[in-house]
Amino acid sequence: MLVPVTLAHVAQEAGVSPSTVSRILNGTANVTPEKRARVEAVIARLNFKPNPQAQALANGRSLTIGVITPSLNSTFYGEALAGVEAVLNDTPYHPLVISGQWRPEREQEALDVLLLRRVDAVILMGGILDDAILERVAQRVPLVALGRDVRGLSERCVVMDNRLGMRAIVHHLLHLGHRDFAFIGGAERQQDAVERRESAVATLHGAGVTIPNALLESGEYTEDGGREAAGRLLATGLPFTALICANDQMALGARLTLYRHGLRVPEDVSLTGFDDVITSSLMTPPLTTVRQAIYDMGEVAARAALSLLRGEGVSMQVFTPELIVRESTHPPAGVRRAAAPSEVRR
Amino acid sequence: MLVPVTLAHVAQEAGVSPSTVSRILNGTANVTPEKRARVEAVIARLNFKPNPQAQALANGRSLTIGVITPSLNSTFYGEALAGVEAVLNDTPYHPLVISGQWRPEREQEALDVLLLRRVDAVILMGGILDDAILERVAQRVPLVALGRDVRGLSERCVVMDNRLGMRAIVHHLLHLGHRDFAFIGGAERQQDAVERRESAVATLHGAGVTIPNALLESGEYTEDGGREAAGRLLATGLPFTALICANDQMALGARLTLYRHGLRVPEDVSLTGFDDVITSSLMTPPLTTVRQAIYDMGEVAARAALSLLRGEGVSMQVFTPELIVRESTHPPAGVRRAAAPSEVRR
DNA sequence: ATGAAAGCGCTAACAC
DNA sequence: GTGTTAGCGCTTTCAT
Repeated sequence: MLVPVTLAHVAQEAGVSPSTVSRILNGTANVTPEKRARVEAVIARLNFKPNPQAQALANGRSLTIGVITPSLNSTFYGEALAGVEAVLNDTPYHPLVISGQWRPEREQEALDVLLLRRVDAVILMGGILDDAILERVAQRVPLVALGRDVRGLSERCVVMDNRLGMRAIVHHLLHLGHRDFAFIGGAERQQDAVERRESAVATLHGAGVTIPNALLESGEYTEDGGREAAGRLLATGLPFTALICANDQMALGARLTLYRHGLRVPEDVSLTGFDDVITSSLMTPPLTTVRQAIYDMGEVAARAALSLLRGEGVSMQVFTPELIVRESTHPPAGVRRAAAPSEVRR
Repeated sequence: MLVPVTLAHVAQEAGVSPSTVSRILNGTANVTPEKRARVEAVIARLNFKPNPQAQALANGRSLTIGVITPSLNSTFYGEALAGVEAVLNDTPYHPLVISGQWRPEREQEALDVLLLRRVDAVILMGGILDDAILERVAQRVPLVALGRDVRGLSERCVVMDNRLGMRAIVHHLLHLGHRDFAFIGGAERQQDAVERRESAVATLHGAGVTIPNALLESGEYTEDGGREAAGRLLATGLPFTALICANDQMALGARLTLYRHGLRVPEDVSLTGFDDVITSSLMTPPLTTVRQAIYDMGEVAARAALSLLRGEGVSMQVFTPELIVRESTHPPAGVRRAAAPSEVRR
């Protein structure tokens, strides 16, 4: 394998023309069984593998699927990536992953690189690039989005119902008897952050509860974002017995701030997250949250990309969130807990 | 950009031959300033970008660096990946990431794919592939390893001094007054797991302390691994005031088990980790651990790969671990804490 | 200094 | 069915 064996070698060795070998490789045409056997024997003996770059140049497909993830070191998107990889593993395709860092320029660059490298399809996770741009890209290359709904491309989007999930959380807390809420949302340039906040506020409103503006905080979808936002909430001096965070990472950060202020979870404050990343079940106490089947969403996105590639259609996938009740939520002090309907405990 | 513009277009438009354009692109030879200017203008106007696949086919370099990571959804290796990506960002190279899942066959496959795709260099993170295999691969393509020391390839390995780090942890605990230890190590097929365990045992031994065999547990380097191992430790009924874990993820899992058993950290049990992943500073209580500058290691690995690519040499990089004392460690009950020398608190 | 021409390894349209 | 012949888009001798 020091001098890589080429298709031409195989052809010569088997006494056939290069095209025949190519045909056998691609199943492009019928070949006499005996010739096929002969060629396949040589391929096996020489351990020949076609050069993907040459194939790409010749037939325009690179066997590569571009993936844009907001961040390579994110538990959440890491799971999705793993799902994508698992699906592509059974195919000749490989993912080419680039991170966008939640910055439009970086995302644009990532997209440019992927197109330049002639990826056969693109999977976009999250991100904040304009819908209009994406729509344009989608005309050049099969595109599927994960975790965001692109206007005009809805049937290519793998999303979860954020509103439904947040509603479940809020109902759970209301059921426990909470009336004094605080909320930490994500940066509102991201669609899901908006949806989660709106849903929380609306659901509470429906129950006759209003969150004071000062207790409606937001920040980056990160541990630090949550930590800092929680600090600002406590600084207001306003009372609350339940703190709703727009994702688990923020909840993790907020939990540290509560700890620093000597507030116990759940005795003093009930805390909730969103996503159910792996660490959430390991927090002390384990976090009540809403599960996004993010690994599965990655798988679905990859399958959708493959379908588009084959020219088949795909249909929108909306994942239903699942409320996961753990120990970070309790009735507020002085309230006896009433069993909530249809909740899952793990 | 619908019909991609090629080098030939540029040549024609500028009234020169393709070779001239190529030369300008690669700085391969001298070209009259005026011609160069003319061509560059056309390149800019047409927004021409050379097709990487064609370049790869023609000159044998793919501008791609293969990265094998044990897992795409790992906080630890995710950080390293981010470091690699950050460095490559300023170069024409791009990472092609494949995960090995801690399984030799998968790693081997990943390696095969990368070589087939003609990556210009390979960065191997962790992994359990035989040193012999890697040595062979290293003859075909520039290879650098991260987080493991490959026999015969030491100068291409970016590692941290595991023994030193573990020694710091143990000394810290000894200093606090602990005498009754338990230990949870990683799977010993991994080098660093062996080093960390040996160092812990040896350092304790040096202080006249022995861990009973039953309190010397091990498991996968994961949250679940730590959770389960801690369960087995507690099941022995043997007393211990300090629990040393071979990495942060295990410590996180162990922490949950302690919580479940009603044991407080650090009042009842002091707990330590290794790596200082992001979540460790957010645990309740924040975890005492040893910092691996894993992001930096990723950067260094990427730079080393680039150096090898240019035919320059590289030299071994050993990172020095840094003890990070947080709130998960305390003197054991009844012992007054003595200030430990040279420790960092954050 | 620059153009012509021959590949890089493969695929595909075209003959036979 | 199968071989011949052009490319795919770029690089790189080899001339001039």
